[in-house]
Amino acid sequence: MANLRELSEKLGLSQTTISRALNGYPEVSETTRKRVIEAAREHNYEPNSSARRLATGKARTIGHVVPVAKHDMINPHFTDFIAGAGAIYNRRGYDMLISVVDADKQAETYRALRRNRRVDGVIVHGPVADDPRPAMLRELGLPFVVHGRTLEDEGSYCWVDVNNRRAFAAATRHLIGLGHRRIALVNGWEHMTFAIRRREGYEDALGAAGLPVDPALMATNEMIESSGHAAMAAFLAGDAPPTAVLAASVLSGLGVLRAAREAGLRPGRDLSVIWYDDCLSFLDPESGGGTMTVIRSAIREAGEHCAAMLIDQIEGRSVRNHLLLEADF
Amino acid sequence: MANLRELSEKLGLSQTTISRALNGYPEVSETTRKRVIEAAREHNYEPNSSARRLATGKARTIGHVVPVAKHDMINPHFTDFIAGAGAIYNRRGYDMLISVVDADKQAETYRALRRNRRVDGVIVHGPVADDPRPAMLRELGLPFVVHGRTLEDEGSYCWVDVNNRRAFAAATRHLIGLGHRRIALVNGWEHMTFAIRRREGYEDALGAAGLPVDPALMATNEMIESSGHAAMAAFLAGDAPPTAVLAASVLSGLGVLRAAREAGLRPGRDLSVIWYDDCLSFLDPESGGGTMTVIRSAIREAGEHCAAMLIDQIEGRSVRNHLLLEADF
DNA sequence: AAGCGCAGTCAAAGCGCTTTGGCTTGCCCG
DNA sequence: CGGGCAAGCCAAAGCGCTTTGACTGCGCTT
Repeated sequence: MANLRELSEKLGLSQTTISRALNGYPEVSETTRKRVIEAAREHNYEPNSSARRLATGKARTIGHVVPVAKHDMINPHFTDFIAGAGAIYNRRGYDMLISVVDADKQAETYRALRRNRRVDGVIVHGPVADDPRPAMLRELGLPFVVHGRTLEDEGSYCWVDVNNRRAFAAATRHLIGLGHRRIALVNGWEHMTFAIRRREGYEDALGAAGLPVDPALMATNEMIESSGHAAMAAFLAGDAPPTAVLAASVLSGLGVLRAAREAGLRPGRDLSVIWYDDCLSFLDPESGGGTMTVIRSAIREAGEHCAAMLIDQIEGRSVRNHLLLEADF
Repeated sequence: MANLRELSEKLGLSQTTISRALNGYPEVSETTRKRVIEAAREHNYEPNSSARRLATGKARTIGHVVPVAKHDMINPHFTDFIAGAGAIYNRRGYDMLISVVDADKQAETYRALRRNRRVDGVIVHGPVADDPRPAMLRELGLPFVVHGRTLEDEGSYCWVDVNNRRAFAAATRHLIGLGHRRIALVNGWEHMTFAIRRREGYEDALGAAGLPVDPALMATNEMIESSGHAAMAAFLAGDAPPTAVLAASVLSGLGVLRAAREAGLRPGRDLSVIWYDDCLSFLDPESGGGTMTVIRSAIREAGEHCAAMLIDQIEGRSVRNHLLLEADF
């Protein structure tokens, strides 16, 4: 609870020396350093973070701007991502600042974070097709890492993404290999780039096998249980229902299963289901009854990578500037 | 991007006047104020937050310490809570600082937050039976609001909780009213106070109806799908399986349904299920197939209340110091 | 013996804001 | 016409840290 001045008086040393001793500068003798560290602990001293920030000009804080539409949800994957990123911040002495804002106030929020220097950098969540944020942040001079990536321009900034296209192509090929010819895709919103890439992968594989891409077998919606249910119900009401389904998340996958069961289908026998599981830690792959295949990707790890890359960048020792993770299949 | 000094030079006014004009103090004339505000916008001026914090001694930041065991999860409800709290912070000009820490480092984290004055107050998540945190925080002099409450001592600090006991008693009574005599409880971990209170409610209702409390019909575990599944599977393997189940969350409820179906039971006919739904926004009550009753409580609202109460307390205009929300049934 | 470099320390100048305590005006009232 | 009182503005003193630049001994070289 003491401050630097009090501690310096108590020790009969200048504030300079104490500051240097505590921050590991080489100009202080080891005996003095020991003495200082000891006294600091004893008097419960810890530098006031605002004062330090002001003096150094570094915020030692990373911002996460989380857009939320009025009664909309925050993506449940967010929790896992945060857990991963948070662990890294902790280890490297950074704080995590989260701004939950209306989707249309995002730009203003970034600008404000920059103007009042509250953060040293930001993580960009949920990139969409024509995302203005990378350009904007570059212009603001605010370091950032994108979780995912935009469609164009991906060489020009830092990102961490999963190879969604390849994962969905592989899953589709797998289903084709099992003899399926009518394979449905229950996708997330297709303004999100990850969803676009998943669809591309799906279409790639269909095309390569000479199968048609049938819009009647493709749904795009929020990745929640009820969307999966609605999509599957619609497929089943059509005149040529699918024999296999590729779902973009565990949650929509669960909805698909529910609709299938309601229609009297036995998943695993009458219907093949593959879903993409971001390792939602509260749902395990058995949730569907163990009847379906799963693509897995560790979102927590993605959070760790994003955090580490951003800090490296901020501290000026960046090595790689993007990372493409492969999903397990 | 300008700072106060530059702006004052540009305007030919003292820094004092500008600061006062911008912060709404009455000592400046309205014409000057207008001029200042205009110039501030024009030059993109926003006070440096570290400098302001240092000068005022207020952090304008609320901390959330989120414990995570090694490969453990963050409770999915957390996302919704954060969304609610975040909205309030935003509106009232506060920042949200999240520390993801090992469960056993919590105390140290609170102390550090206090020592270096990074936050004005904290939200305490997931109180357990003999929770040391309220006493500790009081001792540290760090304002706090508990989401939930401890078992003892609840008059002595601020909290926001749901009336879990009453909700579970009501649900149990409802099942008894339907003629059920063997009612199982699939609870969360019973070192958490919310789980303890739920069990109490369940036991209250059984007792009032003269029914025995049978340990063979009670499970306690993490509230995830697989736990619900395991619990139900165990019940069904016993010699007198339940005819009704009360599940502490949507997720465990889903697991219960899966196990029931695997055993050939038809939920809604052979088995009644009620689950407690914290309005997880990515799972709607239909998820189980619409065959079960639901208790609902809006966790996002709880987040809003916690945030608002904490800020009121920090700013010294507290009115109520706790809030017991009722769940919808 | 003078000069030099080096290790160890310090005083003081910021960092950019808020806030205290004056200091001018101009106006009203006795 | 002078004293009092707001209204409006300002200079300067912090807030608690980091960092620059300078200073002191001391042991070594030349």
